[in-house]
Amino acid sequence: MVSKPRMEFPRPFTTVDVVIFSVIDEQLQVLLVQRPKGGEEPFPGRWALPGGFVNVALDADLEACARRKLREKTGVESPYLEQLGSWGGAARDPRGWSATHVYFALIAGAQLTLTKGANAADVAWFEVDALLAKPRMAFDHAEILLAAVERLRAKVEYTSLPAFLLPEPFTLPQLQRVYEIVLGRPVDKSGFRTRMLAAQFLEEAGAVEGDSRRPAMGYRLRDRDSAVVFPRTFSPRGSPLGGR
Amino acid sequence: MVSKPRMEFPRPFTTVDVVIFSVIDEQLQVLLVQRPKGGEEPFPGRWALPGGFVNVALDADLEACARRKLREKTGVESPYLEQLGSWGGAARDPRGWSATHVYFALIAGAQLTLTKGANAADVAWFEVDALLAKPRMAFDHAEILLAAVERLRAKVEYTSLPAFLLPEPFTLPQLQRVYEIVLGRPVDKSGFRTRMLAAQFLEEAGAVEGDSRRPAMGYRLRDRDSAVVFPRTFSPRGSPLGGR
DNA sequence: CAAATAGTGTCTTTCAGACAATATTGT
DNA sequence: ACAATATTGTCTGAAAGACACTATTTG
Repeated sequence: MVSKPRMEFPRPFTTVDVVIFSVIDEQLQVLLVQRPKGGEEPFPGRWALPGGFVNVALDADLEACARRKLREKTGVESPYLEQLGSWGGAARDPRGWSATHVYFALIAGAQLTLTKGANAADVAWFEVDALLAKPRMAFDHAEILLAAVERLRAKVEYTSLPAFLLPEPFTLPQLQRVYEIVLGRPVDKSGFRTRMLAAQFLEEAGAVEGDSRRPAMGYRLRDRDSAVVFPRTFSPRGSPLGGR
Repeated sequence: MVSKPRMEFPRPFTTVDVVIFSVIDEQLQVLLVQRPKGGEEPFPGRWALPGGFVNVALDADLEACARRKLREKTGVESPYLEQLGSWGGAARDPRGWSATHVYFALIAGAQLTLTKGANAADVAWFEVDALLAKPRMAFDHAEILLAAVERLRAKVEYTSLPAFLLPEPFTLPQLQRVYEIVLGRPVDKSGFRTRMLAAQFLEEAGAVEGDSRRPAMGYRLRDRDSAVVFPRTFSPRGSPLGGR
């Protein structure tokens, strides 16, 4: 008779990784961490998504763990954070059967100056499309990054996600620019404004400020905790399916 | 010097659960398993999602594990299977820090007769809305079920998912009925047909058969591995947002 | 031939996309 | 005033929703 049922079978190890996106220099970028070169660590010197083992003592749940990783690497406290999915199997980590829970985060470009908060040298931003073209990442992180980018681009077609990539307050032209950067194509000005304002997720940040000649109305998110879903996708005349 | 880096910290345990949906008796139902009553098992006698620990020896990866659980409980080999997300934390299982990877599956109503394939008495179908109204499930499975139902209902608005809930070949009126059952509201016949046929995911299963007075064209899925995404949601005139 | 359901057609409204016009500010 | 960009307006076409109509089969 045992006090607990037999729990002595081998357990996979559990990690959490975070795909942290931001728009810097007019490009969609991802934060990566370089793996230690010496020691017995797998993929020495390779770049990887920030993440690591769940700490049973520190982390109340998976999301808390993701927030901890994010805080440690960027100093950012309250980003947009969404679960992306999980990847697990015998082959993805040479140390054994592992499963990782992946989150993706959107943070504002301005906040990156804080990046050097905790660590520093081994952290860097990478332009997403360049990374995807020549994937040399640790573990199965290239696959995970691809899934994250696809999810992001898909959701940008019909949600307000890009608003989380800008520091507040932001103007509608700035927001439009972010949409165009992430989507990789121009967006009609008039339709864009109609859509954003109709969706009711913005509130005027009173004053205006200048990013160009004429100042524009500043806006702020009504709710920083969740994105808004539009009734239809952005879709240039020709494209048959929106692609969600 | 150790051959491997220190991996001796406490690991959470890893499980996989599957939310198996089907339409039976004109209702959306979900398959649950009753937890053993004796022994030291948590939640004795409660109903739970089928699932359990990842078997490092048997399961190549998470999806394989999910398919194994599904096969063991239903005998179904190739359902529609999609990852739903993961839930993990210190509090969800009395035995300790645990993380579960959840999949959701759609199987055709006719296949359920095979249900008694492997196990039997401790497995049963439950009408989804009744379950959600009075959740008495083990672990955090009520929360997980809710998430699964929300995901399903949301995707039914703009994908061909309901086709996986019918045995082939099926007719368009039958398919429409499934949409109506899952969505909980009537759908216009004309628009429905236009949409389904325009989406190109069906192929005529030659002959016809009868479910009512007049026989109808039978259809089969062109691709049983993935669902099709429609450009817009079903949306009755009034509703402002589709809700994805 | 009547009942019942499969399948088609038509009208209206909505709304995204395209593009043009106007407004506002710094220099 | 001019340049540059913010902001608004108009037109058009595509497609969804509503609803009526036709077709086909069984009993």
